[in-house]
Amino acid sequence: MPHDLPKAYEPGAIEVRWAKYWIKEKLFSVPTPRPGETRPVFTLLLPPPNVTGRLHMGHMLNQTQMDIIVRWHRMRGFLTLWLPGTDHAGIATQMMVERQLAKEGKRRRDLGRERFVERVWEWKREYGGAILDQMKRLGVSVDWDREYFTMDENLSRAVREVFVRLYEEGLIYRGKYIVNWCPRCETAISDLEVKHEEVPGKLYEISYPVIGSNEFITVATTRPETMLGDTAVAVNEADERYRHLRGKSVLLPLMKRQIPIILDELAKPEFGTGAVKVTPAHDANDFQAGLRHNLPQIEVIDEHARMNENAGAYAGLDRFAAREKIVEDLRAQGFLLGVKDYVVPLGKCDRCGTVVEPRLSTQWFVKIKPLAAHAIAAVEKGEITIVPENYRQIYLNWMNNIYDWCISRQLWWGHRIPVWHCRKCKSMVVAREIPTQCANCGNSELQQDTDVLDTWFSSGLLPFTTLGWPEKTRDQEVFYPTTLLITAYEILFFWVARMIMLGCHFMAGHQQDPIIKKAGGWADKKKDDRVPFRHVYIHGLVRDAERQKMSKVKGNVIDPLEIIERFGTDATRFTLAAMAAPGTDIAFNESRTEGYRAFANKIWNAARFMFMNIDRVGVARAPSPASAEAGVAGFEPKTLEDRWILSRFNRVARDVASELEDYRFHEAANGIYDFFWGEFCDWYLELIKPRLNSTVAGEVRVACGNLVSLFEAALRLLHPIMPFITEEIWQAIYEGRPPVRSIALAAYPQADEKQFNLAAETDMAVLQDLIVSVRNLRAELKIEPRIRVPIEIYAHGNGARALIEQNRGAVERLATVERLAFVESSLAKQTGARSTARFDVQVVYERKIDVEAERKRLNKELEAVEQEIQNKESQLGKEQFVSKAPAHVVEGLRKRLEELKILRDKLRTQLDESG
RNA sequence: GGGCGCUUAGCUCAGUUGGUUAGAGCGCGUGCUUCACACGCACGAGGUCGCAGGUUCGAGUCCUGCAGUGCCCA
Repeated sequence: MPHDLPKAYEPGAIEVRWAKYWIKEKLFSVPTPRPGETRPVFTLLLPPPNVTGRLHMGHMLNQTQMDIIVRWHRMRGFLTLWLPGTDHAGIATQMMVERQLAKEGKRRRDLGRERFVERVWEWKREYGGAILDQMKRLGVSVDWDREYFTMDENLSRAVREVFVRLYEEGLIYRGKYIVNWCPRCETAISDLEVKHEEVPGKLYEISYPVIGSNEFITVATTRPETMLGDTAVAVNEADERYRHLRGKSVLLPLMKRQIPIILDELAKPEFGTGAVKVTPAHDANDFQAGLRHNLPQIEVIDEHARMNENAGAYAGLDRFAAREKIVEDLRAQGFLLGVKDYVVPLGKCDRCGTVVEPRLSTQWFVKIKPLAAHAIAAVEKGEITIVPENYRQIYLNWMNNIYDWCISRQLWWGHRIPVWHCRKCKSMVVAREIPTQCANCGNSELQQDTDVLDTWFSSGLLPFTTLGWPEKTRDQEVFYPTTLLITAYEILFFWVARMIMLGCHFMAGHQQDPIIKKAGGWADKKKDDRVPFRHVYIHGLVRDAERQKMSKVKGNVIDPLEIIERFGTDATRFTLAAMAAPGTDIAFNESRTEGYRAFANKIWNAARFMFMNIDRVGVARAPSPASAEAGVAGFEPKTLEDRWILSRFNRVARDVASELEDYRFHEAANGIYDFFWGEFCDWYLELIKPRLNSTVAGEVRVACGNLVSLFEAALRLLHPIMPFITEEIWQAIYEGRPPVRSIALAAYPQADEKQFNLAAETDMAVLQDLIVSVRNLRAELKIEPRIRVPIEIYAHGNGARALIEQNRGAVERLATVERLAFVESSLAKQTGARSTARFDVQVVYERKIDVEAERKRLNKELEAVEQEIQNKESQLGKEQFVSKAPAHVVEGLRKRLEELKILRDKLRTQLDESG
């Protein structure tokens, strides 16, 4: 059974099985802890994917990193809560259902609001779980019992509560302003939802005749259609060219409307003619200028981006068609002075790509400065740590230049604004629950505001609303502030900044359970418990192998599920972890994943080797209560390789801990990889083979036991990065009777410094050096792999001699040596000997070494060594260096220099002798 | 226009606060069906760290300029 592992590693079946097991067993569910809980707590909120979403590489990276950190904390004994959920994604979801309706030949308005919203819920129930199902396949260790959806009743109630409170505090207002309007989505969108780009276009120069004179004023515009709504022409006060026209008016061409010439800073003398048209209803800057000069606001473009009844002869035309017609008419009437090629800045809707129309409309806004103040302070004072650090400055810059936030959307799907308008007196009732009458006039005919809230308004509340807010709950005491947020740079402003603002505001005065806070090590690091999270880690983008941003248009999207299908989740996770250096994007390269699948296969086969031996030997394997222990359980170091591997394991465990602490996923992954493959498999397993086959019963038992306990610990070390293969092998070790239900609940290996063994590590290095030297000589002499050859060794000093003597068997076996003999004088004179500072070695073989090639190699090496000696000597010769550099650096240099000199002398001798 | 980043082996990328000999994976060359693994084993080749200055006892790492390249904001 478990010990009959198939010969090749097949991730598919293993992964599906364990992913289901973890969910069925509710391994990651965290009930509300009772008072008296003393464990440290780790809380993480999953950035909620859109209900419309499908898993892409960005999610995969994001979730891999979160799962690594989460599993790592859980294994270290933290009470670990990872909260999953989805976002209702207003515009995206509405679009999805509208598209569905379109196939039936229907439109949203045909159904009416109520039936449409019901339709969206149906859609959500049917398809909205797709991405969560995909996450389940990934095996991410979230608490599925706490899954939320931003439109759930409790979260919706919290949204209303927040709106009402902010309104009551004067932080929400309603007003008519220029907003970014998407004519396709038929809604206002926030500044952040507009993507700016520059496209080739035209600059039109139009002459406006000055009334009561023969002069013209020429203005330039990229959007001539807006001229129909012009209500002034502005010139700069400092501009002498227009001094004589002050107080005069111009006649607006095509509309034959008289509009004033005003003095305003909007006009920059150095730009074009220095005069600009002013269209307060269709341009944000003009809007402000209009307010300064009390100009009328004439709207000429409607919500569908068509010219309206104020546009005279152009009414009913689409804005772009109107532009052509207007240019044509201006030309015909002699007002068009010129058309130039020009790079036009364009704002496009982030969601659908339609050119955004700045539009005057009544919207709801959050007064942001007061909220931003705390959010800035929280980061400045270090209450929230942003990693990598350069994002901290980006965040602060943005926060310091923030504008009020337009929160209303003209959609049907979302949290409806909790405001009711009285039909009679037109006053507003802002209320948590549906009001029965107007607070002003008592009339009962009330109509709820038709707008819904920006989706980010509700997701900005999640760190506390998912923990029961506005109720004061035990969950909040324990789990708030959440410990960490891991997310992509793209939503730093959309989401992270808003969570910080709203969290700081609504959780003011909150205090985390002091015992838990202290246990988590935060007590003396962070004072403020109102923040939504203590750390923010921003990861990079996943790009394609050519470093191009993935996009559907380019067709270079890599589907993580397809990669998983081919290489396994573990290998895919490992790839992302190993490439995720903080602050850099990932150019996803399939060949890397292929390599990490090979790594998994390597582990798999090492496990097969282990099982083969314990089954053959029949020793009791499972290191008794292994998993309760944080280190390697029951390991009895008897030999050099035992002491060495134990030391190495502990060092790697120590390194991994500090690397994960700093979100240096790539270093942790690479460290474990090198240990598992390069040290454990390549050397340790090879070195213990004779002991495993020993005829001495006790020796076999110890070797086997050591192998199992080390392997078991190494699996725990790797588990957060490769959860599936480690679970599979770990469970097999315990033959269905594991000490805990899953390796995910076992203890993470903690470094024990007492098991560091520098002597064993240096000795091992000498031995490895010797073995590699002999192999190298064999290769150069072209000795057939199976032929065992005698070697001669001259050891420098008794220590080196004793070391080699004691490990003679290992050298003979791993270097395919027939007989190892010591000689009493240096072999440096022998052509074809290899030398290090600790030993000389040569292979005794009748075939002659290729003298030419050997001399070439020696010369090259000698050159390098001499160069290095020269560098070191000049370095050490400087009094400045010796006095200023740290002692260990100087000492290290001296030691190295000595070795280099020995090596140089040997190389010279060899060259002399060979020539 | 403002800001940020990148340039290290053929390719894709590491290289935390400046410190001893710049690393990995893939690829490449040679040899090997060695009884865990050919998704493997052994050995090897390959880099004036974009260019030019500067600071320092010491620079891939810090500063300035230049060139190329990518992103964000207005």
